[in-house]
Amino acid sequence: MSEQIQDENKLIAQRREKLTQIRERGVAFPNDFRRNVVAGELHAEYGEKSQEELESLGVRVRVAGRMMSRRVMGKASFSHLQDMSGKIQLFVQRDSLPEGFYNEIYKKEWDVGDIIGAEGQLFKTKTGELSIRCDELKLLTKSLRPLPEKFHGLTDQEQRYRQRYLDLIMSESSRDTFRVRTQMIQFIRNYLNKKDFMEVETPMMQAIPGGATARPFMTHHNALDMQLFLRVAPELYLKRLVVGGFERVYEINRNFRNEGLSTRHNPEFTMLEFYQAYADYRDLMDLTEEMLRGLAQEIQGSTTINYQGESYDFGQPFVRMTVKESILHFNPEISEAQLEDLELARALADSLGIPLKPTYGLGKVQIEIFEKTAEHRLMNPTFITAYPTEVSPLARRSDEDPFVTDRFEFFVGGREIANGFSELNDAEDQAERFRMQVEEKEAGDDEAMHFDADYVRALEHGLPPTAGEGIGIDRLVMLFTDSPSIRDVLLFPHMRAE
RNA sequence: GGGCCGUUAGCUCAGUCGGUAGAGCAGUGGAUUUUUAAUCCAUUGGUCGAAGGUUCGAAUCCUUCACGGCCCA
Repeated sequence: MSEQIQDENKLIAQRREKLTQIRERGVAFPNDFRRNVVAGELHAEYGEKSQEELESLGVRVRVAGRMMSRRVMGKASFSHLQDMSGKIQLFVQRDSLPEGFYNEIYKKEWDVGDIIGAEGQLFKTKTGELSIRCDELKLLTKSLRPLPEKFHGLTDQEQRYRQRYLDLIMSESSRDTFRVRTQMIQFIRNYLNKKDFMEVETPMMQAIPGGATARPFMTHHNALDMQLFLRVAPELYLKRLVVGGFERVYEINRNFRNEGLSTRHNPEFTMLEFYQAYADYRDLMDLTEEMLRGLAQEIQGSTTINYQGESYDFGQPFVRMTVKESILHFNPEISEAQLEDLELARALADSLGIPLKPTYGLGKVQIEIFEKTAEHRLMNPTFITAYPTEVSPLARRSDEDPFVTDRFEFFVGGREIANGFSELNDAEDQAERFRMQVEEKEAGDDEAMHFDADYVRALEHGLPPTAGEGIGIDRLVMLFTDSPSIRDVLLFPHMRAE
């Protein structure tokens, strides 16, 4: 990439001049300072100690981090140093430092935002704040750009997303969001590992994009001169592994869908998919319920999740009802008969203002009605089951009613969080459903699936009875961090070019 | 894709009816040895998102565009 003409201003020019002076005196970017403790450990270990206790202990510490503030009181100053664990106050006195250092270096050459190392003795100020009385200070990295205003921080959403590093420097709550994200994923990994699931990695570049109905990103492999797609789901590969005998597998990784952006959609997003042989969709509902309840307890210390002014109870047994039941439940004016006849259902959809394509069968029309009239009302954790076969090309048909599949989706706060089902392991049925998808693709539905002959061949070797599920990690993190936009839980959300 | 809102100093924001561009923080100079949004005095800093238009005169009114936010599809 060519060097961009950066925005320069007087503040940056001043700092560059300071850096020039620092360079002239020696190593400007030293990497020989080693801290022996971080701020959070100091507060944990000494935060409750009195000044007298600290004085008698005589604790010397070495810390390093970013100087977030500086209050010069004359011959003494206070600074806050921020590291990965928190902040610690530095008490900087002219007479505790080498001749000239305080006036010429600390006050003149250093700026808020610089990365520094500090050594000194722990004490408490008269207001009771744990601090370090510094007798050694070292500039480790000169910062050339000023930080946002200290009180309001960075509030401009665009800048927070585009320059996440600034957001992270300035916002404890943003740092927390991403720490929680990591903890959640950690919890999920531990949970699945304990149940003998094996974490695997399957291709992100696929010759045939499968496992979901979504528009893929396309790319090209030069050496092989072949078209490749970024995966929209890992599903078909994970089930190949179950055929191979890895009877419990999972993957937490990125999927890519070439669709619009919104507060709930980013072109790349993180999905947990897991597959368990000799289990059905009911087992996975039980597992999901247990896992999410445990996750809430672990992350929030409570099974109640507060999200955007609403609260959702993960402690009670999750509601379970079928697609049809949920439509009827939320819409007393709709009769069951209207949902069971294609013409009546179409008329109902029309009256609801739902645009329908002529190719839609009854199942697809039902789902459109469900999405319009019921989905957004599913506030507390709810499993919706019995999805029509027409919209579930990879799911096993119900033994009682082949019109629907042994499938569920999971909703909280009116949003879909997870999708799971007993897997279709009848190779001939799968081949037939792929053929249907291909017909839809040829009829113009560019989200319809391709025919994956190798996947059918794998099924012909025998996929044990299996259930599988996908959980949208980003949406789950939004819920647990009270974040209104998916961009708030992605470190680097997709943005248009500046 | 549609609707609404936003874009002014490094950051957070004012800017009245169209009449010379403002504050706080940060910066710079000074005072200050326990402050914590430190305080006090002085002071630098602007292509008002971009381009066009209306007007004697545009940050302000109009048009188009860019980027962002929210809502809808």
